[in-house]
Amino acid sequence: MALSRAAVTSIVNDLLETEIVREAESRSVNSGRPPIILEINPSGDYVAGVDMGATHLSIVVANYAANFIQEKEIPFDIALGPKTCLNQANELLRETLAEASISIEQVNAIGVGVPGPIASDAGMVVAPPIMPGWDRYPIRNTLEKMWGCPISLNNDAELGALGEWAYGAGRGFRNLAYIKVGTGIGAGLLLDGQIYHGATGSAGEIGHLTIDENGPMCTCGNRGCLEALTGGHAIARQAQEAVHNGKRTILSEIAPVERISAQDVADAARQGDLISQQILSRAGSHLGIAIAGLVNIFNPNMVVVGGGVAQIGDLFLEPVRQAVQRRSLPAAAHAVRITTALLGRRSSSMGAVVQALTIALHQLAEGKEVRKTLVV
Amino acid sequence: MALSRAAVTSIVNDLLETEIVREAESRSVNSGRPPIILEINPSGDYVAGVDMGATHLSIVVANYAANFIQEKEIPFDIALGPKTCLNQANELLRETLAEASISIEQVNAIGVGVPGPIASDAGMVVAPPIMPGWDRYPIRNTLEKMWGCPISLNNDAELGALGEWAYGAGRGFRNLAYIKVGTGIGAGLLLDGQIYHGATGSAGEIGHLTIDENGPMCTCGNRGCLEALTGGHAIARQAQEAVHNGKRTILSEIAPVERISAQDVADAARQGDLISQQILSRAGSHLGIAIAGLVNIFNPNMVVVGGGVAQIGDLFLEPVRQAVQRRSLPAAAHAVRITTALLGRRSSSMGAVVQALTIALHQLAEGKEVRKTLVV
DNA sequence: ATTAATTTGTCAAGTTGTTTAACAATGTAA
DNA sequence: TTACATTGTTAAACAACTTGACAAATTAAT
Repeated sequence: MALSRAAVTSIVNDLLETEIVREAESRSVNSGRPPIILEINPSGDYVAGVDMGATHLSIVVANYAANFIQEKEIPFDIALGPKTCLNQANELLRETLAEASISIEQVNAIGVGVPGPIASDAGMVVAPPIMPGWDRYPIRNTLEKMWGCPISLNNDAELGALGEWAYGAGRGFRNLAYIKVGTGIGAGLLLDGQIYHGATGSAGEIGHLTIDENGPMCTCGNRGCLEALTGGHAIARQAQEAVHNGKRTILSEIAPVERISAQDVADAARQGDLISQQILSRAGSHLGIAIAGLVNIFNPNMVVVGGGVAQIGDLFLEPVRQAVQRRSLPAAAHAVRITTALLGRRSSSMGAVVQALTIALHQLAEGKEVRKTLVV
Repeated sequence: MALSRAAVTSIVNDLLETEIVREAESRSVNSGRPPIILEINPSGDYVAGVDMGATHLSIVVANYAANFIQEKEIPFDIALGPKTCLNQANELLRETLAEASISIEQVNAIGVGVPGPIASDAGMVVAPPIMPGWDRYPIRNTLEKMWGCPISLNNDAELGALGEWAYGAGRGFRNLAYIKVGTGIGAGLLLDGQIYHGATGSAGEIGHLTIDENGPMCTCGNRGCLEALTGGHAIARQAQEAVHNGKRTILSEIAPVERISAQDVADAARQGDLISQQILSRAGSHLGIAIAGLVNIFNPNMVVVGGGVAQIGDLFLEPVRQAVQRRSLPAAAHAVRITTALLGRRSSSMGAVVQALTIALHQLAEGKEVRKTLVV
C-alpha cells in the first residue's frame, strides 16, 4: 500500500531538513507540473565495503550516493586465520583511505563480507567449510574496535545478491538468488530486497548439495558435492588431468602443470580452447543441476551468477540454463531468468556498501532527531 | 516489538464488542491478579477444509475455534480431472454438512488444498506434475460459484506446514518446512507463520530434485528424481520386485503382486518385516538427501515429515536424520529438528481450516465495522 | 494568448492506533 | 493487615497517517 502524496511531502521535508537528501535538476516530462527530483546528499562523509574472498581481499570507499571513491584489491589467503587477515584488511583500508585523502573518522559504517555462514547477532562465522581458524572468532567486535564505527558482517554471497539487487542485474526482482562461483560456491537469497538468512544464517549454502551420490570425494567427506564438481579447485584439477593425459589444449603451455588455475581455464576458454570449454560446459551443467534444485525450492524470478568463472558469459551460462530448464518444474523454470552479474567482481563490495549505507543513514536519521523540530 | 497493555485493552474491547472472542474461565497463577483468558467465540458459524490428494479426498467442517465438528474421507483419483473431482468434493461436502446438521449458508469460508503449484491470484494450478487435465482450470472460481463463499486455494504441502505450525509439531518455529510424502513428494515452507510461495507459487517442490544423475527414470523425463526413488509408486515397485525375486517377506501373501501398495509396505514394516524395513530405510535415506538440500538452501529450524509413510515413525525418520546430518552444513544441521507430523493425516485439512478462518475472521471484522462505534 | 487539462506539491483538519503514566483490581505471601 | 506482584483500565498526548481542497508548473487545444 502506497503512502499518500501528503505523507510523502512530510517525510521528504524531514529528509531535506536533516540534509540527508537534496533537490536535483528537474527533468521535463510529457505534461503537467514537472516533479522535483531528489538525490542523496553526498556530504563529507563516507562508508566502506570490505570483501574477503578465499583468495582475494578487496576494499572500496564510497560516498552516501553509493559512488565508489576509491578501490583496492590484493591477493589474499583466508586460511591464514582471523588475526593475520583482519590486520591485512586494516592495512589495506587505511591505504585506500590515504590515497583518497579521507580520514577514518569520516567513515561512518563499514560492511564486511566473508565466505561463510554468519551468526548475525554474534557477529561471527559458525562452522564455516572454508575458513579454518575462524570458527566463532569475534570478527565484528574486533573490527569495531579497530575502526571505531559500526560494522555489518555478512556472507559474501548474500552481499552479492544485495549489490546486484540494488545496482545490478537484479533490480526490481522480488525473489532473487545470487550464485557466487569461486573457490567455494554459495548462494545469497533475497526476498523483497531483504537478505534471507534462514534460522542460523546458513541459508543458500548450495556448495555441498549432493549432485552425484557416486561422484568424486569432497573436502567435506561426502561424494559428489557441487563444489567437488564445479568449484575452482575442481575445475583446475580437471584441467591438470587433461594436460597430464596429453589432450590438445593451450593449457599445456603452462608449467608446472600444478600451477594451472580455474582462471587459466576461463581465459583459455575465452580464447577458444576446446578442452577448456568442455570442462567449463560440464561444470556449468552440474551447477545447473544445483540451481535447478534451488529453483524448485526457492522459486526465484531471477538468478544472477557471479564470481570469476561467470564472467565468461554464455559459454558457461548456456549449459546452466539448459540444466535448469530440464530439471526444474515447468512453472518455476519458465518464470526464472538466469543471467551474469552486471557488477562483475564488484557485486559483493557493492552489497557491503549498501549494508554500510543503511547503518549510516539510520544513524543520521536518529542522531539528528528527524521529526523533532519539524512543524513550528 | 510488542504492543503496550493499553493498546491490547483497546483491541480486545473491539473483539469482545464484535463477539469475535469471549472471556473464558480464568486460570489461577502463582501470584498477582489472575489474567482474563480469552477464547474464540464459536458462534453459529463454521468454516470447511477440503484436502484433495492424489488418491484421497478429505473434508472437515470446523467451528471458529478450529475444532473439527465433522470429518469425512473417501478414496479418490485426481487424474479424473477437475469436473468429476470438484463434483465429488461438492457431494462429499454436502454429505458432511448434512451429518452435522449444518447448512451451507452457515459456512463462511472454505480452504482447499491440491497437490500442485498454485497461481494464487488466479486461483488455479499451473503446469502441475501429477494433476492431468487441471492445468489452468479455474478451480477457485468454480468452487466459489458452487459453494457461495470465499475460497482459499492452496498447495497441500503448504497447508500441511500451516496446520502443523498452528496446531501441531511446528508450533513456535519461525522457519518451518513440512514434507509431504505420498504419491508425490512436496514441501511447504513457512516464514513467521506465513506461507512462502516463491515467485510463481512453486516454492518447495522437492519431488523432482535430482538425487542420482544415473538413477531410475522418472515420469518427468529425468533420471534419479526424489519421487522416482521415494514416492509411493517407487516404494510399491521396489516391494513388488522383491516379491518377484523371491525375497522372504510377508508381502508375498498379497496377490496379485501388482496390488502391493506403499501402504502395505508401511504396514509390513511396522509388523517387523525386514525386506519392507530395508525398502523404507533406503527410501528414507534418499529423502534425507533431498531434505539435506532443503536444509542447506532454506535453513529451517524445524522439518515436519507428514504423509502416510511418515506415520511409521523413527524406523523411517532415522535414516532421514542420518542423511541430513551427514550432508548438510554443520551449522544448519545442528539447528534443525526433524520430526513426524503431530496431526497425522489431518495436517493439510487443519491448514485448510486455518486459511478459511483467516478469511472468515477478516470478514467478521470488516462486516461488523470494528472500531466504528467503540467509544461513545 | 488564453484557457483547459494534467500532473505535482502543499496545507489544514480530522482519524487512527498507539504510548505514557497514573491508578484500580485482584490475587498470594509474610 | 500489610506488602508485593501482576493484570487491566483510563485519560491525555502524540506520531503518522488520510482526506479534500487548493496552489503551482507545465503542455496541449482553442
